[in-house]
Amino acid sequence: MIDNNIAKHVAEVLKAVAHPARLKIVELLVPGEMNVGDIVRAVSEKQAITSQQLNMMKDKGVLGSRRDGSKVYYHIENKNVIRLLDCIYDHCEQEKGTRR
Amino acid sequence: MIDNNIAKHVAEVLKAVAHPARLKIVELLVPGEMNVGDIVRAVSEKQAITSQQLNMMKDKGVLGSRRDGSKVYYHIENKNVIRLLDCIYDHCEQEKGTRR
DNA sequence: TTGCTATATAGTAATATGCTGATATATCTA
DNA sequence: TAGATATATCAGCATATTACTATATAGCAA
Repeated sequence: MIDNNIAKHVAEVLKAVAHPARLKIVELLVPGEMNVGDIVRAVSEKQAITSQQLNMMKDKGVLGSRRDGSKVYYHIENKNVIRLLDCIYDHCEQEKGTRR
Repeated sequence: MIDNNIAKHVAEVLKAVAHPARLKIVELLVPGEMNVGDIVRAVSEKQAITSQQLNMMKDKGVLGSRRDGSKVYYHIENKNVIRLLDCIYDHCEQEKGTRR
């Protein structure tokens, strides 16, 4: 069976993206980096909460960031979450097609 | 951008498996169904909490169950979580290989 | 320096989650 | 039926998460 520490780590990563707004943020960053202000506008959330979520995902290793002048750009650091999202979105498509 | 309701649903599914013990349960069920008692023994958790987690994942559509006599067998209902796990475990393998 | 924009953080309240011990329910066997 | 086994559920507590407001910090430009 899966090692306990690995299970904990995997659960952390999953929890980091298991939130509607955070899924959207990750989706936004798939094509490339984006600064906080643009992200805030794109997801239509308050600045504070978006900043908190960005920091949270950075803590968990999902995102990374760099500052350029007064702006901070976030990007996907853990590229595997992209594949994760691919799996999930495929899943949604399938569900649509095979709706019970 | 991803639809809001889909985002909520995806987040729910992710949250359902984003827990060390629940990841183990799902892993156990990949080869096929298993009854509650065997699951409890395999994950070395208390009966009550395992039952709660099984029910929770069933609620979220991740698992399904059938009763056979006095035993209840759980199986993976949402097959896409298997692919999800594949992604994640591949990710862990890669991490091991490219440890910074 | 002042003021402006961009981002982060602190404090807090509401809600959700995780776990426990106890109990309830269902099924089987004698 | 009684007793044993299998599973589910309840009540309660501790902790975690979420989201909010307000405030703090960082960089830029005048």
